[in-house]
Amino acid sequence: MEYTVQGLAKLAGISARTLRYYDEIGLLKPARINASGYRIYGQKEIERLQQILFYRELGVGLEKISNIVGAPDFSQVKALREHREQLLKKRKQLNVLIANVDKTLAWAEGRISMTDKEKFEGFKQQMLDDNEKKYGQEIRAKYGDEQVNKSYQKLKNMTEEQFAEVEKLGSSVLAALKSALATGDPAGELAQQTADLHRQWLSYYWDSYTKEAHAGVAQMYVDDERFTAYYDRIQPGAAAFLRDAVFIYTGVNK
Amino acid sequence: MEYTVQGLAKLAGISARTLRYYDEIGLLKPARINASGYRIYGQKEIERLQQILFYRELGVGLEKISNIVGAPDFSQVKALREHREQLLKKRKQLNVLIANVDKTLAWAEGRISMTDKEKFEGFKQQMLDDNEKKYGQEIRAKYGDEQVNKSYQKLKNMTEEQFAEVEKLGSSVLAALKSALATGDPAGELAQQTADLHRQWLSYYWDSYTKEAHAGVAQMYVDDERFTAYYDRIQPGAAAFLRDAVFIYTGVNK
DNA sequence: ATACACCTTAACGCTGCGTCAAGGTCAATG
DNA sequence: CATTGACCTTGACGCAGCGTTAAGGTGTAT
Repeated sequence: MEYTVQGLAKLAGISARTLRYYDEIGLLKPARINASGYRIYGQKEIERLQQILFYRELGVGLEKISNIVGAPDFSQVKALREHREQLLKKRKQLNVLIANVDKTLAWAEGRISMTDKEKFEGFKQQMLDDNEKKYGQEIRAKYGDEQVNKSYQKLKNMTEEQFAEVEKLGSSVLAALKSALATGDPAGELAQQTADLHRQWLSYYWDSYTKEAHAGVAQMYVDDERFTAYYDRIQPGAAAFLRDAVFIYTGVNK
Repeated sequence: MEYTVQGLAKLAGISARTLRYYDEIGLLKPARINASGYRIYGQKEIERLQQILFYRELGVGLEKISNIVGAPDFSQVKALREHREQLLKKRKQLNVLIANVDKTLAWAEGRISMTDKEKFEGFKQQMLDDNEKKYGQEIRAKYGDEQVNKSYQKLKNMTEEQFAEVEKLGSSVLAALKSALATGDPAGELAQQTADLHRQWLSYYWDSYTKEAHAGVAQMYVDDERFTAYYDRIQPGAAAFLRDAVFIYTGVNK
């Protein structure tokens, strides 16, 4: 198929002026000029224009594009794979921006707090990849992705009052655990009260509470040394004691 | 928190020059100027800048932004909801672009064919909404979404040779059906051969063949008047006959 | 007191087109 | 066959949104 300027322009969703400009700067020359001086574009030009638009969409300057697609060793397939990768990156960034809007909305309605830094998340390009690579992996691998990640987010978004209340609840869990430990009975009333406090505390972090998840976290307190260390400060074996109490409390036994 | 130009610039991921320019054109004035003439930005300015960047990301001109966020009845929450919607639209467009890359890759490797128009899908903004609204609904509602839609896609992407072969298979189905109809026996050999040809024909459209899906389509030939009309051209009751034959062929009976 | 990282205003330059202006081409129409 | 209307051409100016350079003041740590 052959196209005049406006034909190709309409096809590609750009202006005729843009095509003339691309001709002028040598980025995209028509296949030929007809007897009346009209620009006529053919199949090759269509493919080249597609490449140009992909690069443009990704924010590459026209001169750089010219160098890239004009290079003698330019590979369309290779370029397309590159485009794919870059577009996926862009989509990721868009998702961050959307999350930002949601968060800002929640903040504007007073439901959560928000740092200045968070208010600009998603606007800056790049850099996030590195963070993702550096930290993302180990942290998520250990914690089990989704749930823990979400908890952390929710924690970051609390208002100060909420945060204070959580802190209070957290320390009362520790206090109750201390008393319960003295009895030595994870099924006893004190231990069960501790488990209940622990449930309340967790509910601040989670959207939905389930017995299974609660028991899962209790088990993690024993499996993950960071948590174990935290609870065992009170007394060695405290983490295991809390886990036993929660298992009994929830009725879940793994 | 208070920020100098560079402080805010780093926070927001923009340049100090940009902030000075925004001051110059009255888009974002600092909260105050200190004794040495430094620009100092406060909390309000941060929120305003966030709004500005959202609009900018969506391609709105600076002057228009100025009018919007400077309007006396400007509502942050309302704006955020708008942003959300626009960003979702943008993400949709990005998805189209990514699909385009994938398709172009398949095309470049000779696996499918591709029209010129398809090569520019996703570059043009807008308009797709209307198409979606106008056609999408009725068509999908009737046909059962996914499967039919996918089939259509696959059909569009075939090379010419493939297409020719499919056409040939399709007409041989009709021919076989005609002969089979003469026997009047959907369980007979001719009818079963027809069902087998029909299976082969379907396999060109589907990624994975299952007896159930095959039988489902056969039933649709009776239920949907467009298909019924198509087959009944041969002879009234042809669609029902084909369905019966396919039911026997697949061993599925609904 | 000097070095260094900030800040200021002022000015010019660049990209990627949009937007006239002034004119030729082409097919259908009265 | 002349006119109309939708195309095409080159040429030129204009504009947004900054980047960049220049020439200089500020703040504080050594």
